[in-house]
Amino acid sequence: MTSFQPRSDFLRVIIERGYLHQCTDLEALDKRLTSGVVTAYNGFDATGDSLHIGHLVPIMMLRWLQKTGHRPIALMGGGTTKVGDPSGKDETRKMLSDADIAANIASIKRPFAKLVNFGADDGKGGPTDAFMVNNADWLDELKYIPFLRDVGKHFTINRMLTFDSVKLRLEREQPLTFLEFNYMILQAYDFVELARRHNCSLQMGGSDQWGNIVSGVDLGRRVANVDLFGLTCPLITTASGAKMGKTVAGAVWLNPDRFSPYQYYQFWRNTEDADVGRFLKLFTDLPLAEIAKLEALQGAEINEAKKVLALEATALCHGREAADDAAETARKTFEEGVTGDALPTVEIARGELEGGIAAFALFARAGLAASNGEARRLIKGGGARLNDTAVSDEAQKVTAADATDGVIKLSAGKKRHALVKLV
RNA sequence: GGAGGGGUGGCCGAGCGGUCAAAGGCAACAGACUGUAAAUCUGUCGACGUACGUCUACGAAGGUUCGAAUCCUUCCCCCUCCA
Repeated sequence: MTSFQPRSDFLRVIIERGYLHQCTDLEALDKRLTSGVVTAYNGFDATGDSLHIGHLVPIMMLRWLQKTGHRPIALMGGGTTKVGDPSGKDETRKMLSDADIAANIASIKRPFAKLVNFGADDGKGGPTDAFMVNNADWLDELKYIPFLRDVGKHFTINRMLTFDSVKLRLEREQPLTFLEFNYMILQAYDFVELARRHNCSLQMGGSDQWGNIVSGVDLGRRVANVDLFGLTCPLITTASGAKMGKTVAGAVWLNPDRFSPYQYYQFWRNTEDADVGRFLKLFTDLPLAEIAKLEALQGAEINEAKKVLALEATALCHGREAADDAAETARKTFEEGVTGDALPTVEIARGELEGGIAAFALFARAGLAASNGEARRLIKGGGARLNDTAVSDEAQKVTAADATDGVIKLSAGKKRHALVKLV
């Protein structure tokens, strides 16, 4: 695959930027891409109300697809969500109602729409307008016996057992339910359905989806006599081998109400040195030549590259204005030691501060500690600061006199800051 | 349906009547060193109270006991083997 020289813009970009892991037929896909608009899709789970940065690579692939003149579809797994994924080992995940799923999809779409240009939902917009579809639209209607007869007959257990997802589970002697076993069939069917409805001919996804994607390609040839393509991206981990996207606050969400643009900016700003170049290629639109320059920076200078990464990645997801704002706040906070206004903020009534609030309680209120006890430990450990002065006594009273212009700055460690605003 | 083995803190995993808020590891947070990096070292890591302490927690509900994560009963769930 490395020796292959694509003629299509899409594949060239995908390969150069490190999104390509495997493809069912690179040369044929390349040909298809150079002979007209190709419709491609990526599936997303609709169990939550926000996607997180783990979904960002697939979204970026859809973005590039669109930028290079093709049409992206975001497939929301509303139908499969309703079945409930049985792999969680404790309680079976709660079943979501249609209303919940619809709300989730609407919420997910907001940041998504910043990255990919959506047209009308009915797919009747411009030729490369993206649109979202919900697989509940067809999975809900399926009738078991006809489905088995028309689709099920094309799957042999023999072959299904050879897929990694299945094989690994069996080898480890972990249970695999019949339901999970059917996921690949449903996903294969989704692909064929999209091919029929929207002339979709390419499915993309994470490398763990390879088996399911290939099944869809096969099924398309058998039941619809169409040539479909599959393409996967590698699982992105940090240079130290960790899965991406875990922080104090949990996952790095794409929705700003879950994870503010400033926090998002900070997440990227704190990227490990070794990841900067790779992430610039994957998570920004910057030209490769520019990235090469940034990547070449040595020592502390690499921080400049991280700032660019953070700014550009934030701009893609939250808009240029929010990104500039976040960058400015970060600059003030970390370089000038002044207070930036995009820091996380809590409001407290002036009257409440009259008698003073114990420092530990205030840290907990501001969200810098999960409990009073944690706040106390933070202070005891010397990690807490009030207006940039270390707090030595956990019970120290904080009053309105500590505010400058009605604002008190709290810090937990060097990187986490919050503002208390008097109202 | 029969026989056996399990369910412990965010995860993995020890404990098997008191000394258990529960070893050890991972993850996480803070400190030191740095560059808002990595690695390393140190500390912290259920809630509430300044603290001796109180409460909640070892699948669920009962019980035995001065005392239970540990014993008994019932129930739920998982695994292995047999039918």
